[in-house]
Formats: sequence, C-alpha cells, structure tokens
Amino acid sequence: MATIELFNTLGGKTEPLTPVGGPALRMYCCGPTVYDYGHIGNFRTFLHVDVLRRFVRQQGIPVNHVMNITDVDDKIIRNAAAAGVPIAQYTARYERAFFEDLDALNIEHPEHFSRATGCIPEMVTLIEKLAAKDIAYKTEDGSWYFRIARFPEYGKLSKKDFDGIEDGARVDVDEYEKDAARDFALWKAVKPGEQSWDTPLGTGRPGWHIECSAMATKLLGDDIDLHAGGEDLMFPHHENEIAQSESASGNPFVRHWMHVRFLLVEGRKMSKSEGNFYTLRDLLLKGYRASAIRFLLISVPYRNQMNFTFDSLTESTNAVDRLRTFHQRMLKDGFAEGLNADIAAATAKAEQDYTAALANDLNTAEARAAIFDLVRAANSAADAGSLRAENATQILRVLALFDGVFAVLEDRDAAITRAALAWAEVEGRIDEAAPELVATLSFSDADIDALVAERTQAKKTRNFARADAIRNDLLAKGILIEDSKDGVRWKRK
RNA sequence: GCACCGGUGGCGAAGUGGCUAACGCGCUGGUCUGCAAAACCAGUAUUCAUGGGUUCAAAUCCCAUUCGGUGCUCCA
Repeated sequence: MATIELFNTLGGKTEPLTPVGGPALRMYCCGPTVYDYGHIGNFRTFLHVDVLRRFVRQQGIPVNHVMNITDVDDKIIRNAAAAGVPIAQYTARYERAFFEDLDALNIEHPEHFSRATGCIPEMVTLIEKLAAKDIAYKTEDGSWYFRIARFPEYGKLSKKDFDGIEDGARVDVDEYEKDAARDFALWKAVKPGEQSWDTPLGTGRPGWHIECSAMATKLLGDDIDLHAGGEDLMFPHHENEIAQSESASGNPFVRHWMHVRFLLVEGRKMSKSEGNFYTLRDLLLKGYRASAIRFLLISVPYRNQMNFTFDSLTESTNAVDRLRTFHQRMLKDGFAEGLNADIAAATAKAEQDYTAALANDLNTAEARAAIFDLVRAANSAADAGSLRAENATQILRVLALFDGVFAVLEDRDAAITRAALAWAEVEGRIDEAAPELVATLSFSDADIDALVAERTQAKKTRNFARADAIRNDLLAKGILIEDSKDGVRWKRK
C-alpha cells in the first residue's frame, strides 16, 4: 500500500492524500455545463480525475466522489432560447451525450451526480446564512452578491493579492450596483423571459459558484478531502467557492485542491477560431478509437501541458494494440510449467515501478513506461521459449493492476464507433464520418470470419494468390489478418 | 501590459544537480514467415530553445533573449 502524494494547489507543494473524516476519500469534481458536446479538453480533466479515483481505490481507499452537472447558466439560457425550447429539454440532450461520452472513454461514474437545478433550496439556505452575517447583500434589482471585503483570505488558492484593487471601482457597467468590483453574484434577479425560481431571496436563478458550494456540502459535508477541476477554474470559480463555503461554515472547505492543466492541439491553443477544436464525437467520426483517445489523454501527467496531435493519436492506437496483443499472448495456454526467475524479477519490478510512479503525483508517463518494460522483457523471453506458465500468471496479475487504472485492454472500440455513427446518422452528420470507417464497420465479424476461413483453406492448398487476394481485400477495408503459430487472428485497424 | 508555467531525438514524452538522457510511436537493417503481419534483436539526441553565469559536477540552479501556454474576463 503506497502513500499517494498529490500536488496541492493550496499549499503549492506535493502532499500526502489521505481521507480525514472516515474511511472513504470525499472528493468533488467540477463537472460539465451541459450546453454542448464535451471536447477533448473537458475529457482530459475528467480522465485524470478518473485515474486518481481508480488508483486511490486500487490502493485500498474507498472514494465518495461527487460530480455536479451545471444545467442552468447564461449559455444554456441563451442557447435554449435560440432553439426555442425550455432549458430542461435543452440540457437533457447534452447531459445524455455526456454520459455516453464518459462510457465511451471508460470513465467510472462518480458515486453521486448532482444537478444544479435539483439543489436550489440548498443554495438559497446557504445564501441566507451568508446574508445573516451581512456577507451576502441584495442590490436594487433583486440580485445577491458576495461581499469580498468580508473574506480577508480571498486569493489564497490562486495566490492573488487583491490589495491593489480599489474598493468600489466601477468596472462592470451591467453590475454597477455592487459595492465592490470583485464582489460576485450569488443569485441573479429574474430577467424577462428567463427561467426563474421563486424563493425567499426573491425570484431569480442561482449564480454559478454557489451551486458547487451547496452541492459539495450537501453530499460530502463542509470539510472535504479533495476538490478537482481544470486549471482555469482555480480563479475565480474555486476561489469563490472557498469564500462562500468558509464564510458560512467557519472552517476550511477543502484540504486538497487538484488542478488539471490545459492541453494544446497541434501545438496551439484549442479554439474554434483556430480550427483545432475537437469534441470526442468529432474524433470518433474521423475513425480514431475511443481507447486510443483515452490512452493518449492520460499518458501525459495531469500537471503538464500536453500537446494533442493526430500523430500522437496514431501512436496511441498502435501502443494500445501492442498491449492488447501482449495481453492475448499471455492468456494463451502452452507455456511450460515452472517459473523463470529473471522474468519473475522483471514482473515484480514492473509492479513496483508502476505503483511508485502513480503514487508520485500520478506520474502516468512513468507508470506506462514500467509496463512497456515488462512487455518487452516478457515478449523476448516468450520468443526464446523461456517464459513459464507461472510467469504468465504473474504478468497477467500485473497487467490487470495496470488496466485497473489505464482501462484500455478490453476492446469495445468497434461498438463505440458504431454508436457514434448511429448518432451521426440521426443528427444528419454522417457525411462527416470517414468513408473507410463506414466500409470497415459494414463488415460484420461473421463476414470476416468466413473470409478468413476461406483464406486458410486456400493456404492449405497452397493457392497463395487467392489467399493474398483475400488478405489484401480485407486490408483495404481496414481489417488486418495475422498468422501466428496459434492460428489466424484479425483485427480492425 | 503585469503575474505564473513550460520549450528534451523525426513525433509524443519522462527525468529537475552526479551511473551509458526512460518509455511509446516512426524510420533503417536483421531474425522469423510461402509472402506479410505480430514478436524479438541492432541502429536511430556526445545532447536537453538560444546566449552567458554558478558549481568538482547542470537538461536540472541563476540572469538575459526568444517562442508557446495560462491567469488578470465566460472557459476543463
């Protein structure tokens, strides 16, 4: 059992991650705003949180993980109005898509999901608590704001010093009623035509930051072990959560803060205007596999800026293939009884290195390297005929450990891609799908098996021309045939 | 503009003061194969953006320049 060291934004250094209030690690992760399909940047964050929760559990610590679903905010209101539908109807579709995407990427579901619109009473109670202390105040239009002057520690997470900010500076013309420029909205007064809730605070809707404070406290208490999110959320979102929660409870809100760095795409910031903005679905339609996308996004440690490129996506596809091929090889019977001591040592070292790497601030790159070291050593021994049955058993156990976090060995890719194609069909976006993808998937496994059998028959009669024709034909449709000592296998490229 | 983070082989990417600079992919040659594929072996950065400095010793520390990113404003 390793002690997990994790960088804590609050202290600015790596600290042991340990549950305090009970056996389980109580963690909260800022979830999606369901106004559009999730992009690979969103999923880099969710994937690294998945790596964390999987590894924590692997180390014997149960987790109680909460993720919010923001289903009311400015963008949602704007987009729903543009589409002419109620916001609940608008968000339902993207929420469903989000869950499908989580499953495609093999991201474990948190123990609790919580919708913002399902926790309005809790938010109201929290704001009332702040109002009773005169930390929340109401403006003439009926909105409520948080009085930052009453929270001297403001800025402690993002290490910002706001002394230079003039109290009462008028910077935002829309919010001229605030007492101070930095004061942020807790509750927004209703505007004509907008979705609103009638509450003791007045008629309106919640501000953005209050939902996380209310939901985290409701489900995990007011003293949480870990809170995670993308680096951009550090300020102002998380800073505001701290201010609200700690002002209300009087004690530290969260012990450990984890922030995942942004990624670049082809060396540039990902943005729609750069033309390098990709949702998960965009990539699936281009023919990239869900497993390769997962593997790539978690291969670079979460605190490093990663450069997402299509070359590296191909690299990941091949790397995952190699792991799967190796896994199949170890599953095959036929190794002689006994144990090769050198390989046993290499296996033990791989397990040690893997665990040490992840325990060291989730160094996924080194954990990956540890497993590939084992793959090479074991393949080499297997080629030389010196790998024994007991080695295979041990190696499979270490592979299972590795896959408990990386989660790419099971091949669900074709099914996921089929689902994406079906979705594209419904959405009228099937023309975006790579043509060879459609061709490959139009072949059923049974079709392929039949052709492979025909080729094997042709080979037996030494009709190599026919055998090669079948192989080339399938290859052109993205299906690769491999002959091995143990028989023929095929896979979709 | 101010603050912070980073620039490591063809590509992705570990390593942050001291053994031959991990690992993956790619490429070249070899083994195996009817031919391939898979797998293995060998080769593929005397060097870590550039220039200076500190040190017995630097990719790792310091300064400058340059490029990329983030925050200061909605954003994973």
